[in-house]
Order: sequence, then structure tokens, then C-alpha cells
Amino acid sequence: MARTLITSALPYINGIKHLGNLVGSQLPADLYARYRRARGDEVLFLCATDEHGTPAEIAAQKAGKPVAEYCAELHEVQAEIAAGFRLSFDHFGRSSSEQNKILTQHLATKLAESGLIEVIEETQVYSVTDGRFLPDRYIEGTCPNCGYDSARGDQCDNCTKQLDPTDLINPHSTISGATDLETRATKHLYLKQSNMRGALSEWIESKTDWPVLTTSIAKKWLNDGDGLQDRGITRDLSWGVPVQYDGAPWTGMDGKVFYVWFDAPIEYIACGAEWAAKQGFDDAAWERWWRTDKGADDVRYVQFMGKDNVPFHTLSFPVTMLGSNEPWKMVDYIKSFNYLNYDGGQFSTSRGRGVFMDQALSILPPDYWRWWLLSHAPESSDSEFTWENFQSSVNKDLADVLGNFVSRITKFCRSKFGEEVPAGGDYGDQERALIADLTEKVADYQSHMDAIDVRKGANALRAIWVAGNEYLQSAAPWSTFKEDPELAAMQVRMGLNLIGLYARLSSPFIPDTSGKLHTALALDTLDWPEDVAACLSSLTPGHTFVVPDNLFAKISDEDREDWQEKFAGTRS
RNA sequence: GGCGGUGUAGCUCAGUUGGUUAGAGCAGCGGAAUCAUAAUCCGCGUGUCCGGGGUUCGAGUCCCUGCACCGCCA
Repeated sequence: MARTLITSALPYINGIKHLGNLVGSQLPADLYARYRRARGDEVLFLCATDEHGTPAEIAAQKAGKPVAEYCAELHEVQAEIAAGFRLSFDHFGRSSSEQNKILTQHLATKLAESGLIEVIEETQVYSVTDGRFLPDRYIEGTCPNCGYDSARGDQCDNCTKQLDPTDLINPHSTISGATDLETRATKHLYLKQSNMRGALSEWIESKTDWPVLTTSIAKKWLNDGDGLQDRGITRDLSWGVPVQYDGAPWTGMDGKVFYVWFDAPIEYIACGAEWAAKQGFDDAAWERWWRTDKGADDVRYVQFMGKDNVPFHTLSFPVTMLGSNEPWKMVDYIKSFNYLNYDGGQFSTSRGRGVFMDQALSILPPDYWRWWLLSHAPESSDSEFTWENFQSSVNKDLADVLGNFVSRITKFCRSKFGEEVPAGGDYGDQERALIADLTEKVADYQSHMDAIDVRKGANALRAIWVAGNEYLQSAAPWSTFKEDPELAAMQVRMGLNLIGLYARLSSPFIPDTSGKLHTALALDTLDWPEDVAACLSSLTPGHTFVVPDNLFAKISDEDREDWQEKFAGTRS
């Protein structure tokens, strides 16, 4: 049995993500996971919250809660919303887990043994009032260049001049407003990524089948300017994986933690360990996915992420994996996405612009969102969400093409033959032609799904739905019924079987709807229709069903205008 | 400032290694049908493929350049 390991970029803990974040990683990852499972693969689909770092500490502080408690709560919130979108993670873990701590410390040790860690002393701004070192962007003051009074420590937003925090006039902490800032010397561990440049370059060059978006970003970082830079992997914080521990190959790192970008990707692996522990399995259960010396050789590992995450997945994390000199399973394919814009601008978490995951679910069921987002996934370039487009796509594709198809055939059957598959007649030329056409269309659909071409997959699926309406329109059982009820019965039987086919093929995109059809038609299975002809004969005369409620209500102009207004401004 | 991306029908987007009259969905127009959520099906597109140069027998597709928008980096 083929085995597929799938990970989605980890959503950061400090709040609810917007639809742009969702469509860039978790949702397409789920689509692919569902598809691979349907095709019979053994799948392990992992995701987790990314919980460490300064933003989490500050968010917790604002909420007036200990950071651990804050993260635990937000993790539950995110998990619940993920479930709301039907994201089928085998495990939704936490980067703050014990497993991740152990693994992060282990890998840091291995990297040190490989000579890839060095200790560097540098100066950073310390806020006495806040009791912490401040990242550059949390320091503001007057720009020495243009006089703008809210220039950040890394850059002036007004004149765009790049700054050093110590350049600022009258600097203060944006966390507390404190002005008692001082520069202090502090030591940090650096990961010598530059030493691995050759190995990384070779590895990336070998990935000729990757999307250009992925490889162009990777190569740019690898080759531009002075090439790949070494990066600090520790920070002076309390919330995170401790850098100093028993057996650490360095000293003097007390009170420091690993920088979030270092431990977050390691959570992909640790998440597997969390999953195994939760299932009551032993280590071998997750190691067969993650260690090539323990059975992961035949695993195909696919990662999903937005383009902003590509450097970490093509360079930093691989440095950790390769540099450890241990046989970790490396990623086989990286599917990356561009950005989804919102109505002429960007989605903005800070300004609350756009639709956030919880809000989306509060106004419509998940399948509406899944369908629109996936059929408009920003694959080749940034794409745009507008309410008009959302309304027309959803109404047309889901309500009219698919929903109405189910409605018209089941209701016609009920009125003429009752709620059971009618007997009589045999499939003829027209049906054989339809089967041949659908067999071809399903193969086309599968080829796009195999290639993880999300939009093309959606288009192909839609074409399959359309084929049912074309058939029904030309077979016209409502006409043939008058002269030849047996013929009409056979045509209706085909129509009902088409619903069964659609329920199976559509499940990766719109799982709830597939479930409804499964129940209404009393299908014995939602297995993939490897044999289209057989699938279209699987509902036999006498099989009873129930006419389902309309699958999709249409979005009215009033709703659309309402939402347009509601989500334009600031998140309430 | 450096780098990268994008710019194709009213809208959202496809267009593989350059090759016949540039495509899909939606919207619009005309028709058929009336089983169905006025839902479906059929037919209809002369679009300076952002502008300007160039390479080529031939360019949306390669090169140079200008413009616009968007990112990333320093």
C-alpha cells in the first residue's frame, strides 16, 4: 500500500487565521489527504499550532494570562475551527509539546556534533521595565533620518530607511511604553547554514518536478548576495524549548530558549510522536513515517505552505535534517501557494480586514468555503476574493450544477416511481457513451489531483457534474416516461447512480455534502470509483433512498451586501 | 536601491518544450426544454495577449527596454 505523509504549515498561536492563511496550506493539504486516502493510500496528515516566541508572550500578557494557559486555550480554539472546516488531521499537535522539546534539543545536539553550531556574542536592546530583550520591531522612536516619531527599530515606515534600534531617538518599548532601554551583551547559538550550502543546492537542483514558485524562492535565498546566511537559533525568552539542558554540548545558555523558527518545523516530526502517543502506539509507529532506517523509505512526503514559508522549508529545516547526520525522511514535494487578496487589497490580521475562519463558519457551512477557496486557490499567482465572485461561483457550481442535479433526479423519481431505484430497461448506447465520457473525465480529474493541481482538479470535477446535467437533458426521462416508462426508469436509474458517483468523487472537496448524499442514497460505501462503469451500476432496482433536502441554499444579493459591509472594516 | 512575480475577453483565470482561425467558467445575447433550488441544456467572443523595439519562416510563449500593480530583501 502506498504511504503518504502530509504536513501543512503550522498556524501561529496568537489568534484566528483568515481565509488567505487557510487556502495557502491547511485546506489544500486536507484536500490532498482526503484524496490520497480515497485512492487507498495509508496517509498520515499532521498539523499543529506554532506556539513559541515573543508574539505569543505578548498576546498572553494582553489577555492577562500565563502564556502556557493562553496557548492551551488558543490551541483548542484553533482545533475547533479546523474541525469546523473538516480538516482531517490525523493529529493536530502543539509545538510546545514535550515531544518537540526532546526532539529539538536532540537535533541541536546533533547539529553541534556536526560542527554546525557556533556561539556568537552580540548586543541587543534590553527593556528593564519589561524585563526582557526586545525584538527590533517592538522598539519605536523618532527616525534620525526623517524625524517620523513612530519609526520601528528595524525600519522607518515613513521614509523606509532601514534602521538599527540604537539609531532611534527617544526609543521606547511598544509593549509597555517603557523608555528605560539599554543595550546588553548576550550570547546566542548560530546555525551555520552557509556550511550546508553545497548540500542544499544539490538537493534542490535534484527536485526538478517542484513548482517554480518553490524552487525559485529557494534558489534566490541560496544564491543571492552573499549567499545563504547563518542564523541565530536562540532567543532571550522564557517561553520555548530551553537551550541549556542536561547533555547540552555548550554552556552559558541558561534562561534562553530556541528561536521559534528552529523548533517549529521540528514539530512536524514531534507531531508524529504526539500522534503515536495519543493512539497508544510505541515509537516505531511514528518512526516508520519519519526515519528512513525504520521504514520510511517508501513514504512520499508532501508539504503544503504559503510562499512566505518556503525559505524555512527549503533551507533552514533541511539544514537541520541533513546536518543532523541522521536518516530523517526528507520532503519529496513542496506545494506552495501565493496570496489570496481580499476585495482589492490584502487580508490583514492586524487590521482585521477580510474574513476570518471563525466568521466564515458563522455565516455559511464549510463546503461553501472549501469549494470556493479550492477552486480559486492562488497557485500560479496571487488571486482575489470578492463577494460577487464568491456568490456567483457558489450559487452556480454548488446550488445550480450539483445541488439542482440531485434535486431534479431524486424528485422526479419520487413522483413517478417512488423513493426506490426503479426497475426496467437496460443501459443503451447513450448510457454507454456517457460511461465512456465519464471514464475519461474521471481519469482527467485524477491526473490533476495526482499532480496536486488544485484549481484544475476543481474544474475537472465540475465538468463531471455538468456531464450529468447534459445526459439528463438529452435523455429527458420526463418525456420518455409518457411513451415508454421502462426507458424512463432506466434513465432515472442512471441518474441516481450518477449521484452515487458524485458523492464519491466530490468527497475531497466537499465532504459534508458527500456525507449527505451517502446517507440519502443509502450508499454502501464512499470508496473511490476505480471502475466508473461498475460504480454506475451499483444502485440496483429496489434499492430505497430518501430525497435529500436541497444541498445548497443560494446566497442572496442581500446576504452578499450585508457581508460585504460587515467584513470591509475592522474585525469586531 | 537590489531581487522576484504579475499584467490574456466586462469579471475570475487556463495557455505545456515558440507553430495552424488565442481558450474555460461566470456575466451578456438568442434558442430548446419544463423533471428541478426560474435550477438545466444548446448556440453566439474581430480580445492593439500592458506599450515599444529585437531574434525567427513564425512569439501571448524567447531577448532588450519602458509603464503599472504586487511581493521579498538590505
